[in-house]
Amino acid sequence: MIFEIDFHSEETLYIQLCNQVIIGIAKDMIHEGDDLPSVRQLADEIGINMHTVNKAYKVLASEGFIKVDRRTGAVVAISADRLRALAETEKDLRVILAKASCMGLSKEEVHSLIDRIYEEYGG
Amino acid sequence: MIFEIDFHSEETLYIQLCNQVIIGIAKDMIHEGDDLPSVRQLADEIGINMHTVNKAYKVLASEGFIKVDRRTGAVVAISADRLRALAETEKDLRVILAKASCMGLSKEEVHSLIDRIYEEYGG
DNA sequence: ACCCTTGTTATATCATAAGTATAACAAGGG
DNA sequence: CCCTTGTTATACTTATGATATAACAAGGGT
Repeated sequence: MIFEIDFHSEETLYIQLCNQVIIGIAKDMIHEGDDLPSVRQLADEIGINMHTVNKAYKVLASEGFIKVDRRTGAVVAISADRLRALAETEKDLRVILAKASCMGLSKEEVHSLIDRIYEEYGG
Repeated sequence: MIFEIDFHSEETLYIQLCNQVIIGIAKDMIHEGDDLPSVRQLADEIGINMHTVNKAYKVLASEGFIKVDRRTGAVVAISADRLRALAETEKDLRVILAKASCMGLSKEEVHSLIDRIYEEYGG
C-alpha cells in the first residue's frame, strides 16, 4: 500500500496517515492480518520523522484498527465494538449533518452521498 | 439561545461556539435574521476572551452561516452554495464512513442514523 | 553468541495555533 | 457627545505537532 502525504494539508501528518490506513481497510486495499511497514521504514519512505508514524500507529491501535507487537511490528486487526462505533459515528455526523441541513441539502441527497461512498467501501 | 462551553473538551473553544450556532440553526432554535450576542457580551457571559468569540464569528461568516456588520453586530444569514456544500459534506463523510465500515456498521445502519439525526433538524 | 530489526521510552528543540490580555481605532445609534 | 459595535495590532502563555538524538528491551536469523 502506498501512502501519499500532503505537506500543505491542514490535516496533521499523523492524522493523514491514520485516515489513509482506515480508508485503505475500508476499500479492501489492505486486509485483516496484513503487515504495515515498520515505523522507521515508513517514515523514511515518506520523508517524515519516525515518531510521527509511531504516533499514528498508536492512535490506530487505540481505536481498534491495528495491533502492534514489539517483535512482529504493526498488523491490521479490527477489534470492533459495535456500540462504541455507533455512538462515535453518530457524534461525528451531528455537526456535518447540521451544516448540510443549514445549506439546504435534503435528507435524500445525504442518503445518496452515503450510498455513493459506501459503494467504494466493502459496504 | 444559550451557549454551553466545555472547557475540558478536546474541541477548541471557538469551534465549540461555531458548532453550537450551526446546530442551533439546524434545530430551528435560531432563525434567519436573528441577532447573535455581541462578541463582548457573549465572551463575558461564557467567561472567555472577546477574541475567541470574534474568531468564531469570523469563521461562521466565512462559511456562510452569519453576516457581520460593524454597527448592527452578527446576524444569522445563510448564503448557501449547494455545490460547495455537497462537496464539503462528501469530503467530511469519507473518513467517518470508512471508520464505520471497518467497524462492521452496515449501510442501512448509517442510513437510520442519518434519519434519526435529520429528524432533530429541519430536514 | 552475535547482530539486526522491531517497537518503546525519554529528552530536547522548534514552529504553529489557541487562548488571553490590553489597547486603540472607525463608525453608526441614542 | 457618548456608548456600543466590530476590527486591528501587539504581546504573552500554553499546548500540540513535528523533528532530532539517544538509548532500551526483546525476538529472529545466521
